[in-house]
Amino acid sequence: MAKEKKVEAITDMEVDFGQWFTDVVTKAELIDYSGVKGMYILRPYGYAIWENIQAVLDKRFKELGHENVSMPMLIPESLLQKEKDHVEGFAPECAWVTMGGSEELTERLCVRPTSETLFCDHWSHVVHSWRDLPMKYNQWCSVMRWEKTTRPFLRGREFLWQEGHTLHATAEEAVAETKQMLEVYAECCENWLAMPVIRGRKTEKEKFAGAEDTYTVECMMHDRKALQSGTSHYFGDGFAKAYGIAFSDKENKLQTPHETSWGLSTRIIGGIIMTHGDNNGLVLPPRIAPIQVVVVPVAAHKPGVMEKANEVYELLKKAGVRVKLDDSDNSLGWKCAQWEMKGVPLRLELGPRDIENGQCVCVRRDNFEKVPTALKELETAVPALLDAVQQGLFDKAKKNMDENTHVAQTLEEAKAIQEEKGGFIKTMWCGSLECEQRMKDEAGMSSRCRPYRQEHLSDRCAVCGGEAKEMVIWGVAY
RNA sequence: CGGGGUGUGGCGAAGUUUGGUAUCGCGCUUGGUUCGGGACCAAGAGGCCGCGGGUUCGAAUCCCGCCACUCCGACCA
Repeated sequence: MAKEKKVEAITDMEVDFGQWFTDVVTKAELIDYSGVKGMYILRPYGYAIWENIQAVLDKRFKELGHENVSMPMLIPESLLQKEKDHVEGFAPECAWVTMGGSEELTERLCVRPTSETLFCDHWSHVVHSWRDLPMKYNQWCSVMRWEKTTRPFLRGREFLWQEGHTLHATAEEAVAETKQMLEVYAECCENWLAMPVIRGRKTEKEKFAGAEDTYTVECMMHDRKALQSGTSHYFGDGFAKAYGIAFSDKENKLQTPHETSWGLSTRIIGGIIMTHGDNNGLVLPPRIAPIQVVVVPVAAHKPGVMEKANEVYELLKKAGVRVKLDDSDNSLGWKCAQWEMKGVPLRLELGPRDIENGQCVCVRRDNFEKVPTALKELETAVPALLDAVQQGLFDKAKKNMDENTHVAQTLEEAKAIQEEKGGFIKTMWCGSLECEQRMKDEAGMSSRCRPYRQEHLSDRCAVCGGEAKEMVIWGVAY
């Protein structure tokens, strides 16, 4: 057929991965551009994905004893500057408010790039006794970082996230919190977003400004690049000291508490797209898909079809499935392409022939398998199919990550693998910044993490040949 | 921040070299026929030509400045 495609075509990811991504986010109606560079409009369908992720995390945070709060959006410059490493890390990308109405402010105000300083300042006022600890706070908000290169979801100047901040009496407790929250992110990625992760710690070079230790979950995208999908920091007592937070312990001795923070942003939606998407568009994991099932009536004008479609819709809705009935007058082909583009995990086709046979045809978005299903069994069959799609997506992503993770014994080998295949490269490392920098300069890869799951590949650092301390995973990152 | 590309109804483009008041396809609206993988007929609506200056009788078109998007690189808690 020489006819133009009616649902807007997207670029194949093999042709141009970046363009494919941009096509998907705009044409699946997740994002629209605004008038300001790097600031994006999250459209209803995109925001609904975020709301579903929020629901999962918010519930988990609260189960673990965290409380939601709301901090101001603006930070006085003097407050930001109290912790030296932190301000050095963030100052270059802060946006500043200098005017109030038509008058210049006496002190300029930073639009929060993150809120450690605000939480610390607040705690310095309200924490006095060991009885006040731990403080386990979280806030859902947006933050601003004046990035030079921007991309929808992956790097915006303003983005939505949650930032958890906690304060503990002891270092042990704070470290445990840091690790626990990383695990919450890992489980969210794996169980809800069908994204396999590598859990680990950042190197000294890659850790958060002002942190003593940064933990991360790293995912592999379809183009074999890495995406840091969630991060959790242990601050020690550095911030607490800088901001004058202290408490009296049980022996009435003045102590400095220990702090953590952890965050996950809408960037994860970019991760979902680049992990599961294909050349037909978006593919959403059923557990967070705003629409899990779309009912598409076939030959809807024929007697009984719409009635049956409505029945099925109501049935599934009652069964707790997020279902949509496409009662538009678009052609069947258009509808199929459209819902595939929008990544709906399961399409349920229902036509006169089906009704005659007491069945419908379920089509899986992950592998396009057509599954004839008896209408009587829908209530149980649909949730089972959704689970199968969820598992199918996870397995496919896991396979991609495993097949594209390689071992290198030398820098030359690492460089060759990176150039030929890309992906994650595991090597031994001596722990020096020099070797890490050389890997970056010569092989173009940054350290993604020092995984929890260590393997002993050899006794020698792949870069300098010196004594190896641990295994590092390297990769090209977003 | 450096290099390349782009900006014209909702989307995609033609028109810019040679200045004369905007064209096409899709989408949209209405009516009708269709409908098991991207339908068809007919009649309509819709445009500050990215923004701001300048040149000119006249600017989408020429000149200056700016902005945004996009790709590559640098940077990126």
